[in-house]
Amino acid sequence: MSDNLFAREFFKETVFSDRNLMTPHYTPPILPFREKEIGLLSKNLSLCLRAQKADNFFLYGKTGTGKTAVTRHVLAQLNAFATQKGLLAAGYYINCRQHNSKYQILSKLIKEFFPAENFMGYSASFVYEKVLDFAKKGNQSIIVLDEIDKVKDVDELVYALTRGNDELVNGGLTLIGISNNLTFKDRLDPRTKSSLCEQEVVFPPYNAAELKKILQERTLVAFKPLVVEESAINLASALAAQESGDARTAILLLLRAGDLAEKNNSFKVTDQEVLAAKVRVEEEIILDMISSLPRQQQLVLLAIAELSLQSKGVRRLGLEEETKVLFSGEVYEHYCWKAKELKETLISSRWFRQYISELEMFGLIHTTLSGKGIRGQTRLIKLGFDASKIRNQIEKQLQAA
DNA sequence: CCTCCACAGGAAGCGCAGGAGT
DNA sequence: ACTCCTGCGCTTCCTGTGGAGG
Repeated sequence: MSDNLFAREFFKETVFSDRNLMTPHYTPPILPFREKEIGLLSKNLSLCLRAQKADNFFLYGKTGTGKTAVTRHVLAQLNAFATQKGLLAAGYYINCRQHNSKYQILSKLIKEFFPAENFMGYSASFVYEKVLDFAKKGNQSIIVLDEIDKVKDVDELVYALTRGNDELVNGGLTLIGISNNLTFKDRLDPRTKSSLCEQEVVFPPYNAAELKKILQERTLVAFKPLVVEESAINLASALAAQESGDARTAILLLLRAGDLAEKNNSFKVTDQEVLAAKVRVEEEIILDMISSLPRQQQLVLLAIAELSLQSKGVRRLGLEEETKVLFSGEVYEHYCWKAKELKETLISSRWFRQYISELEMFGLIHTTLSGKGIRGQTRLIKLGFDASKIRNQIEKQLQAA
């Protein structure tokens, strides 16, 4: 065998028949337990195929409940059918995380509408007119705005698009907004709300039985036969169901479990791999979260981690294993000292408290108000995760900057 | 009982960066 | 290119809370 760098990896035995099918980019052809939602959407959108404007839809539900998958699926079917029959209807998918303003979304649209032309640097009103021009030719366009809560000027965007509709004699624009933020709707202007939410679909979380079915079907196509044990699927779906009912994390759990099985050369995915994968996935999320924190907040967390480690040194003599409880004031002092040492600017104690409560919201620390006992009214702070891991991660971050 | 301590967390305001309007 | 506006991170100031101590 050659000793090319990739030879070993290339010929290595794998547990997957197609690993790509376990990644979030993949939209499965069949979406179990979403027949009702698919039916609602397709029934409504079929109006577009008969050259009529359909109702605007607003879809919401937590991440990994199939909102995006369902919409993409319906859109793909509609586009295929329209092309085949030569109908002037098409769906366009836009992720608003990448295109997060009215102008950006409209320019993205005209690039899709007129792929041959180049529209660099045109004014907002020109772009808007161009969108209407396309509709005036009789086109029925379905515009999917995924993560619509990320758009800065949603009210203006929705207003522009729906009002444009009123001016059109033929052709039309149908909006489908997708959001996982449940409070988003309340932030909208009442007029925007009524025009965007002509129909609403709520995507409920999956329960354990549903997740199990989803995982079973996915492993059938993505894994080699007999690799994944039945009980491993049960465990993964139970874990994901109690966590969030999120299909994405359930699938990610199995993907990582598969990776681990390969790494350990066991080529079997059992409960053990799934449990190990859960720890790893959680760790990934936490370390990721830490690295996205602002610098000063990282310092605050570092101070907590260092203090917890110090106290552990003392307590190692005793039998106590759990992390020590820290006082808010004590942590602030250590933070100031640490920040001075690193020649960082200091934040006020008020903002420090703000950071503390944010860290708690992220689940990185736990705090309780000291009702009884020590120092009157203060917050008792406890680290949520392994102190040395957190410390290492932050120190790596600080050095990188 | 009152006062002090050590903090929690709300309200207002300040400086700044970046986008919109002209 | 210019000012104007707005949102954001943060400070300053303030009121509230509950145990400790005189």
